[in-house]
Amino acid sequence: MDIDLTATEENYLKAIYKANESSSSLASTNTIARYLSTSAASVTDMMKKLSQKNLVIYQKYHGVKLSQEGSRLATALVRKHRLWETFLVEKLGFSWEEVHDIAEQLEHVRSNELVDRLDQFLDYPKYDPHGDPIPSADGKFTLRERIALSNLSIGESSILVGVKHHDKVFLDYLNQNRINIGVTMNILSKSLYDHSIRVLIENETEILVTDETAKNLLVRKLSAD
Amino acid sequence: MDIDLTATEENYLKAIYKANESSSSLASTNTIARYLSTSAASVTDMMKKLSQKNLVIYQKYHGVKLSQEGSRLATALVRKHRLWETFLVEKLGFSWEEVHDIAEQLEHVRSNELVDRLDQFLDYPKYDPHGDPIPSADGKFTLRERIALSNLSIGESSILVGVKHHDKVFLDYLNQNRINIGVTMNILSKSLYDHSIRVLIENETEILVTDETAKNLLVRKLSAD
DNA sequence: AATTATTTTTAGATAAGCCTAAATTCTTAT
DNA sequence: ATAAGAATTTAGGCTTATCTAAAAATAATT
Ligand SMILES: [Mn+2]
Ligand SMILES: [Mn+2]
Ligand SMILES: [Mn+2]
Ligand SMILES: [Mn+2]
Repeated sequence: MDIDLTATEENYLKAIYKANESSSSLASTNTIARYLSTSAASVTDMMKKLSQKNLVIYQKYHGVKLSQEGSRLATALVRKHRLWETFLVEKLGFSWEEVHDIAEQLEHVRSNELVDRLDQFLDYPKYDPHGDPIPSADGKFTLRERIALSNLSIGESSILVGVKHHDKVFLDYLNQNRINIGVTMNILSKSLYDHSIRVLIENETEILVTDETAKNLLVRKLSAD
Repeated sequence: MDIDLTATEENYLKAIYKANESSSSLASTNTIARYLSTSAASVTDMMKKLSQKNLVIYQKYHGVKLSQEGSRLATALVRKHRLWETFLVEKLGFSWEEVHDIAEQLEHVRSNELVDRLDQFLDYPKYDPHGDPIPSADGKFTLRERIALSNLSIGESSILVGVKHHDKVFLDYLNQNRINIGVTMNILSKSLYDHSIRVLIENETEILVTDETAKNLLVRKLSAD
């Protein structure tokens, strides 16, 4: 049932997965190259190979998308990545900005038994430390509504359920301001000039975030009561 | 301080480590090739490379041993392997015959922080599920006396503290007979004809083991009381 | 519609890790 | 001491995953 892919092939599948996820049109060679920090020529080579294996549907010069089988494998990889990130934070006490690089390695360890036992050990988590959904063993996501903090109006309350980017600089900034998944965020005011927002965190500390930052914070609105 | 080696280079270091451990003389090309299921020619290639990096001391046609730095890296690898095996058994509920292959992959994940946190999470175990000593962060082993069951006399009691081989067939055989690390083993009688031994396990079940099997079971003698 | 710019593919190389077969060196037996 | 045998190294190739530079195709501009 399961084909054995190299870690490199898996990384390409994941790159295409991410690209397909965030744009609906076919993933371009350059997009994939940028994501993997490799050359366009290398991407073309790999697309031929993955196409040969029926893991992607590749149209020369026009882009690529995952086949059903490719999608299944990419989802399994995302599952492993997010389970390992959860393990690193929940069990080993890592902070959310430290786990991505380690999970990038752990996700390529081959053993279905291992993934399933890890899932059980973590008590079948639905979301990873960054708030991203963890696919179940049969590839199903538990989705939840997430809107950008920038879309809230003054006076509205919300809970942080996700972040758009996972880079260390951004997450460190959030740490410094005691912002992490689960905190409540109340919109106090918005600047008409630069759209920056004054936010009350956990009904305690007040901070000022730029419009750009607010776009990268994904929240669930709380019904006023 | 830490050089970045490929998984392949690490595996060669470990092979040399094992060979050096079990023979005192230099490791031969063929021994390493057999251990890694590769060709002698490939071993020679790699010895040149590792020698260049000062990780091994290699004498053409005469054999190879680890340098001090090579030894340090090999020990770190053994540490990772055995910590992961312990994790798989203690935390994920794997059986001791299932963990080796997975640990072979996990041991190559690069992150010192990860290893140290794993060690802490497991509460600094001294021995892995096969009874082998786990080196500490500074490379020290906690050794303990281990003699083969075949060397005991009739009437002597002992506790199983290790096994000489880790292959699935052998471990499965032990499982079937409820033999695992920590069980008590009493010598009931020995055959003069084929040296097979009647053993009482956990003061409960009685089994007959061949001389060959008894040589592969490492025990600690219990002082009679 | 034609030209220019951008993107993508192809061509040709390189490095790691592996192989088989041939040459070399070491070991053992006569 | 020499020849036969075994072990090891070298030579030459192969595959995967890279790269740069050149060629081809598509997209954008005038
Ligand atoms: Mn991640
Ligand atoms: Mn994540
Ligand atoms: Mn092992
Ligand atoms: Mn072990």
